[in-house]
Amino acid sequence: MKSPLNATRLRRAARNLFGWHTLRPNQLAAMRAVMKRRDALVVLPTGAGKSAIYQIPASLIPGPTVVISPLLALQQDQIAALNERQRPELRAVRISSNETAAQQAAAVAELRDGRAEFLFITPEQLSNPDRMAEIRDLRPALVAIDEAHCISAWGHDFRPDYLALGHLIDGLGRPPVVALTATASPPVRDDIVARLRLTDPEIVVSGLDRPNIFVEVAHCPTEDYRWRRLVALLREDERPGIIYVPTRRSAEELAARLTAAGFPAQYYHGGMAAGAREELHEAFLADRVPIMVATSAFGMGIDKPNIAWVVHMALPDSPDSYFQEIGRAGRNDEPARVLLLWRAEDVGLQRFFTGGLPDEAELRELAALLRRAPTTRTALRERTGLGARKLGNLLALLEQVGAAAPRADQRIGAPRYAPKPAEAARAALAEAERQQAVQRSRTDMMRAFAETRSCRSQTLLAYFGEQMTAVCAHCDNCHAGTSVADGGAHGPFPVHSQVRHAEWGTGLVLSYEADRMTVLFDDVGYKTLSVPVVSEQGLLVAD
DNA sequence: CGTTCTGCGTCTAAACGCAGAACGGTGCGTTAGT
Repeated sequence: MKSPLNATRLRRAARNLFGWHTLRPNQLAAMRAVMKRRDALVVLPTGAGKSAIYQIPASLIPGPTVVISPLLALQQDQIAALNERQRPELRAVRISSNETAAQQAAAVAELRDGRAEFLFITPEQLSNPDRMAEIRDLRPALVAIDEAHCISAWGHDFRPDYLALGHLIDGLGRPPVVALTATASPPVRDDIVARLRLTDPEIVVSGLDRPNIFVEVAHCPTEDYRWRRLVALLREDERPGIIYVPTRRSAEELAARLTAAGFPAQYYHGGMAAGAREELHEAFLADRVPIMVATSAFGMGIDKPNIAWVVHMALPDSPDSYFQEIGRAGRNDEPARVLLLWRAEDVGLQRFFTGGLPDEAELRELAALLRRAPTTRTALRERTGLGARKLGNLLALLEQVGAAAPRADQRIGAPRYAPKPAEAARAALAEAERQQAVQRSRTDMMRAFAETRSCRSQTLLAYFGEQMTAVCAHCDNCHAGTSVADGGAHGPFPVHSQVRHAEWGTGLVLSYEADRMTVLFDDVGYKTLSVPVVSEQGLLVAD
C-alpha cells in the first residue's frame, strides 16, 4: 500500500533541510522503502542526490544512523557537508583511528543523547567487538552502506572486513539497511545483497547512459602513439581533466613529461603522504590543478561538476572500474569526452593484479590449525610463518567455504560442522579459481569493449545488464558508422533469464547484440556466444 | 603476465646479446619513536 503521508513528510524534509523543491521518482522510491524500514539497494550516479536517500529519512526516523563508509577522507567531506547545515537532525560525528579516545567517547555521548544523528565508521572499526557492543547499545535505527560496491571489489582480499559486513550488521541488531553505489553490474548487485544478507530489498537502479559524454577508444601500436593521442586531446581541450595510469611510477613520470611539454600536470597515487593527497584533492576540486595524472586511488569522493575529459592510458581491469572512472566526466551535463588509449600489453599488468592461486598445502595446514582451537591472527602468523596479507587472503577463502568463522575476542575458529582440512583446502582452492576466472573474464570483457566496432554505449551497458534498443550516437563507432542498430535484438532466451551450459554451468543472460549474446556464468564469468550456434547446437537450456 | 632493468660474457675495445631478477593498485588499523 502506498503511503502518501511518508511522501509528503519526505518532500517537506527535503525542502527544509536541503532546500530542494522536488525529489526525483528514483529518490522518492528509495526513501519510501527506507521509511517503511525495508532494506534497499540503490544504484545511482554520484551527484544524483544519492546521500540524501538515507539522510532525509534518517532525519525523520527516531534513533541514530550508522553510515559505513570506506575512506576516512571521504567521511570527512560528508561530515563537513552535513554539519555545515547546522541542523541538529543532521549532525554527524565519526569514530576512527583519527580520533583520540576522548573524542570517540564524546561522539558516542552525542549520539546517545540525541545531539547527533549520524555516526560515520569503517567496517574495520566495527569488527572490534568492544566497539561493536558500544555502537549496538546506541540502538541504531538505520544502517547506510556507502560505496557498497567495495563489498564486492575489496572484500575478497584487499579489505577482508568488508566480507564480514553481514555479520557486523547482525551485531548491530539488524536495523534496516540501505546500500548505495554509483555502479554495480548484476553479479556485483547479487554479491552486495547476499553479503549484506538484505531481505527482500527494494532495488532502485537508474539508467546508465550518459548522452553528454563522447566515448572514444584508440588502439595504440606503440607508446609513442599513445603519447601523441594524449597530447592531441590536451591541445583541443583546456578544461580540467583526469588521466588514469596503471602504476604509481607512470603517474609521476607522465606528470613530469606533460609539465615539461607545456601542459601543467600534477600526479596523485596511494603511495603519497596523506597530507599531500588531501591538498591535491582540494586543489583539483578548486580548479587549481588543470590536469591530474592518477592511479585508481584518485576517485571516490571526487564530485566535481566540470571535469571535461577523462583519458585512460591503459586498459582498466574491468568495465566496472572503467564506467566508474569515466562517470566522473561531465557531471554538469556539459559536453565531455572520454578516451581509452590501450595496448594489448596492458592486459599483463591486470593479470598480475588479479593474483595467483593459493597454495593448497598452506590452506590445509591453516584449516587444521583452526580446527584445533580458535586463535588470533597474530598467533596464526607465528605458527605458519605467513605474512599478514597472505594469511588474510587464505582465511577469507576458508571462511567462504565454511572452514573458518570469526569468534569473540578477535579470534578465528572452525565452525562446528567445518569440512576436514583436506576437503576445506580443495574447496577453498576451487573458490579461488572461480574468483580468478570471473575476474579474468571481466578483463576479457574490457578488452572486448575496446575492440568492438559496435556502439560503445550499447556494449558497455549490456555488461551492466541494461539493453539499449537504439545506438547511442555519442561514441566513435556511431560516428564512424560501424555501429549496428540491433533494433532490440533478442534470442531464444529472455534477457535476465537463467540458462545452463553443459560445461560452464549456470549463467545469466545479459544481452543480445546483433547475432551475439553475452552470458554471465557463475563459475567461469562472462562469455560471448554466437546466437545461431547456440540455437543450432542447443548449447544452452533454460534453467 | 609482461616489461624493464641489471649484470655478465665476449675478449684485446666497444657494444651487443642474453639470462635472470625486479617490479607492478586500491586503505584501514596499530605502533614505535621523535
